[in-house]
Amino acid sequence: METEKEFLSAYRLEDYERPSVTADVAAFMIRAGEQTSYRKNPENRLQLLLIKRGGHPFKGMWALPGGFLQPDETIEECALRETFEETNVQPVSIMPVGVFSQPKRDPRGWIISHAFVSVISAESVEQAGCDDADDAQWFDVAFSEAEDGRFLLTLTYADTALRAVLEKVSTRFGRTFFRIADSGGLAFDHAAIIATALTALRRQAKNFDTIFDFLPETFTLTALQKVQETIMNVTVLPANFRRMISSYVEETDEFVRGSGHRPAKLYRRKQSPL
Amino acid sequence: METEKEFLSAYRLEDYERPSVTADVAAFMIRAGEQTSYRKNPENRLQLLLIKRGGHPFKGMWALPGGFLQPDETIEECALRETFEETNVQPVSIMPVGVFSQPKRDPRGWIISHAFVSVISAESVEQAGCDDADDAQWFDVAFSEAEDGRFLLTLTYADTALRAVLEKVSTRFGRTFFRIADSGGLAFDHAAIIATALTALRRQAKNFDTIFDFLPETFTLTALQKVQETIMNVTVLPANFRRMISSYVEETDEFVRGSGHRPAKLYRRKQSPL
DNA sequence: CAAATAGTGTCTCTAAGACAATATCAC
DNA sequence: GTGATATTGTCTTAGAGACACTATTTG
Repeated sequence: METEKEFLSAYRLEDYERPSVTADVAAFMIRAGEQTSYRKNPENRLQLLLIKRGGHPFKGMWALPGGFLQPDETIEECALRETFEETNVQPVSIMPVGVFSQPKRDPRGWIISHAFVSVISAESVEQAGCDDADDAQWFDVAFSEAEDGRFLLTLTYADTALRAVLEKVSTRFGRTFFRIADSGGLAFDHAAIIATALTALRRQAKNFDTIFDFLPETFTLTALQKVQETIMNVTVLPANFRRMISSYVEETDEFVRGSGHRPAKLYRRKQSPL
Repeated sequence: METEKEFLSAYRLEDYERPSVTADVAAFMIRAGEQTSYRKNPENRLQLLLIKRGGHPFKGMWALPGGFLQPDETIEECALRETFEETNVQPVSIMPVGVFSQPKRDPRGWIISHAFVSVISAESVEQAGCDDADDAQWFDVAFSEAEDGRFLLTLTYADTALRAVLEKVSTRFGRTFFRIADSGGLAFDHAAIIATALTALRRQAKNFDTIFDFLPETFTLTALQKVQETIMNVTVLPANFRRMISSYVEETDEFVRGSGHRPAKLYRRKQSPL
């Protein structure tokens, strides 16, 4: 009778064919726009980090940052590592949004991708000072449903505009994924990954779970509301937002001053919401 | 200048180390218990399919059905294939519940597991007639929080009882995963996978998404309510359940007869809930 | 004071939970 | 009729959305 030890020493995983495994990260940030008047608050834009591919395949096209899983790390650690390598920022939180394993999705061969959303505050990106590489840029994000039921994903940076068209496929369990009708110049199946990531991000923003990660330690309730509105692409009445968020935040003694209007109290996230 | 075609023909994925990739499936079913009186409705039990391992490692221990990803399929197709191979039933729906990629989780080597929940109706299992293999059994499931905040997972079949103890680790995005304190005789990290799968299943059952898959085409509302109560481990007042479910179901003309009490109308799932 | 945002109070409506009451069958 | 489940109606209450109103600052 063979013992477990004997079995393991004779076992060869190499006898089976194996795929390469990657983590790809949709890193989002919210960038404050220009101040149009001395007393008006700035508009916000949701931005996504893309990398210009320097090598084949899809050379010169834009893609999500990502890389191969290493033997000594979990897939989450891989996603965090890749994000850090590209932005110099350690994200507060990442969320898995799906596994993309279509056999022919990568021309290099059998590669399955684990997609993650990560959320980064504009403040930390500025501090890290990694906002100027030619091959890594933050793109403005627009994502909405067209009249024909298809979804339009538009990513813009300076005079570069990527327009992808996607078809929503609803599966069971309230899950949705997207089929690419037009990749809009994005590499691989990354248009579908981005759409899936955005959908997941929006669903999470509903219960105020991710919105804090876009902001510094302390923030005004209006800034927090703007974050949620930017992500969800909706507007809420301030009175109602304040009531809904009240159990998740706590006051500080600080105020924002010099803004041309009534100063806003700064809040911080409450650790135990209930 | 190298063309993309030239690049691809020279590219060798084999130069990088690659993991083996598996899909493991937590297949759930609801089994009707014994009828204690001619007029009382039977109790339900939530059951989970486990396979007794015939070879090393963890020889003789119980594990989730699963297997290696093949080059011509997606990870979802792999999960469906594995479920079908073990039960002879094609599940209506599967849901991914997580990727388990701890480097040392499998003694055979670098193997990352993609966990899925699948939901099967007792009716289809009986029809498939695959309910009698010695090495594949449906275990009764109990999963609840102890006083010390840890979670107790108990799987019982005849005189076999597996008792695992888990610690809940709450991560961001409302996600939770479990650390194994005592595997209770389950192979690999499958105790944690089962706990994660159960948590995901319960969350889905809240919005009536998966509960239909446990039942045949037509069903009584009481049966549907029992399914939800069995999964969620709660009780609801019938009047309130009927109101909540009403937009998801539609009446048929059929009734259940011969039950010793007022006959119940049969319903079927409505395709477009709104 | 004007412009702009910060912040509060309250009305309505919906949906969930509790509970009471009635309906209908097999025996 | 009795025991059991099926089914309907209504009361209460919590929470979301709408809206009106007050407060505070800078130029």
